[in-house]
Amino acid sequence: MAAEKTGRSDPARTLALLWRGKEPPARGPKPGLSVDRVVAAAIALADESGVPALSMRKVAERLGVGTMSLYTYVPGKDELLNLMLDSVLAEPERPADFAGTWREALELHARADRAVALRHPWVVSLSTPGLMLMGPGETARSEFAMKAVSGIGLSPREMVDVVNLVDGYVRGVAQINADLGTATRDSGVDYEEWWEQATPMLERFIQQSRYPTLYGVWASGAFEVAPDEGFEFGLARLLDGVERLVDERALGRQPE
Amino acid sequence: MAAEKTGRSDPARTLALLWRGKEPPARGPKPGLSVDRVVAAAIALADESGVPALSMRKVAERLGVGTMSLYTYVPGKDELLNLMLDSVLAEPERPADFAGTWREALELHARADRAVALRHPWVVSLSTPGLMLMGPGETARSEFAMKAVSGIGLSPREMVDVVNLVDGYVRGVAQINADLGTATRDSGVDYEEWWEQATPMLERFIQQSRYPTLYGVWASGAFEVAPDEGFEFGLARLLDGVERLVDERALGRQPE
DNA sequence: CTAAACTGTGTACACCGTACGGGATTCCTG
DNA sequence: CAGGAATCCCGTACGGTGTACACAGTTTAG
Repeated sequence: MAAEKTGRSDPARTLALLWRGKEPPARGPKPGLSVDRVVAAAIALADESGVPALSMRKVAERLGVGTMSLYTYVPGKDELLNLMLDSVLAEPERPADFAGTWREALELHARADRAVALRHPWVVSLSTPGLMLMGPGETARSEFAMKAVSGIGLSPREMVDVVNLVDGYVRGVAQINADLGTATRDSGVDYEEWWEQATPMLERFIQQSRYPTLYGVWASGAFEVAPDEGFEFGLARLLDGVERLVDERALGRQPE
Repeated sequence: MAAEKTGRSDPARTLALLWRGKEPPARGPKPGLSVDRVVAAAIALADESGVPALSMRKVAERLGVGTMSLYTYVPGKDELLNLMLDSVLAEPERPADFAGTWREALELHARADRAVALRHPWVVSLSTPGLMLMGPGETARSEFAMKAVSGIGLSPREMVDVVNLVDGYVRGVAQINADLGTATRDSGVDYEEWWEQATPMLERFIQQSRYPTLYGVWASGAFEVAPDEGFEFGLARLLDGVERLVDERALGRQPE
């Protein structure tokens, strides 16, 4: 399971932190660390052992520093998680002068997010940033996506909805995929071993008679493929649907 | 933020628990509780205060019982979270004799999951059940969805992918929506108050010059609507895309 | 030189999940 | 009916967590 909190109290403080909008202090000793170093250490730790194993003490230990020193740079664990999230969201490159069609741009956007989710499986278990936590990473994402769907006849409202459609899909399937990975990891049994142990139980409960369709699909082996392959398929269908809307708008008609 | 673990070690044990596949004990005192009562109490607690505030001690207290008594019915917190998830997934009714088109069936399926996510915002912060944790709720969901897309010319593999497309979308947007709600709640400030505090900061960092498209959409007010309205829009586009595939298959052609 | 601002951190507290062991209760067997 | 076995209930305890707080050390402004 996975569920932590995000978005602590003070919005202004969190935003300032996300944008590193704090001028260096005039007086006092030179800081031995930085927000970025703390965030980077936390990300590395999460990549290695997952978010549940991430603790302030471990981050501090990795940086060779007392636990409480972290609180000089970060107000608390929740804020740190936000910073980690926005940081990895900024990883993929989204060229400002992208020249392709709206569809190609949305594909790039979707694949960029997916790459992040594959590289850092823990991102899907964190809250989405959204408006409330708009850091540089999330803002760059949004700008690119909005530009992709602008100037093709959609209303601002429809632009937002289309982007949410793509973002939601990517996020959802990434979570579905990621859980399978983490589940096998922290249960200590690998996929094949689990399958061996579980099959008799599944056969017992999911009888052919009560769930005929599901059983048929299962028996066909369609569940056994790597779930990753379905991503491009779903994205293509989804963009087909958007394309229909765009075509209709181009002809000056309303959808439906 | 939100991230807990799911899927503890013993698969057979977890499956047996999900399906309540344990005959009542022959000897020993009458159980004062039941798995269902424990799960119900935990769900009520999560609905009220969110998953992060859910602890074994609180669940026990609500049931008027010692903390460790819970472990008679549930092996641990992870398993409890799994049980909670499968339990709420089973809430919406999915008629076995549904008579509509594949599209209507998928809409029902999607809206059922969405209703669960709105009623229990914490579900999106838990891992997806998937194959590894197929309880009665997840199985019923899958059976209905698979039946919806069966017999319309799709391969088993495509059926799985289409269902994953819908499930992924619903899950993704639900998470995007839910986080906004929980963020406002546990930050202690409501949406309007937050907006007031954050706007100057946002104006400062997200300048019109650096993010022109995003800024334009923002200035249009398209972000300020209830995010819920976008759900049906996205679902319609998505199903349009699936429809195109189905139509092409009905004509005996390959897509693309 | 003094004072203010800042960094670094050790200690302490409340809370968490749960291993362990023991007492109470009930049924099956003889 | 006796006794053992199975099962329940749960108090205690341990190692872990996030972080409030007090205080020491460092740097610079005035």
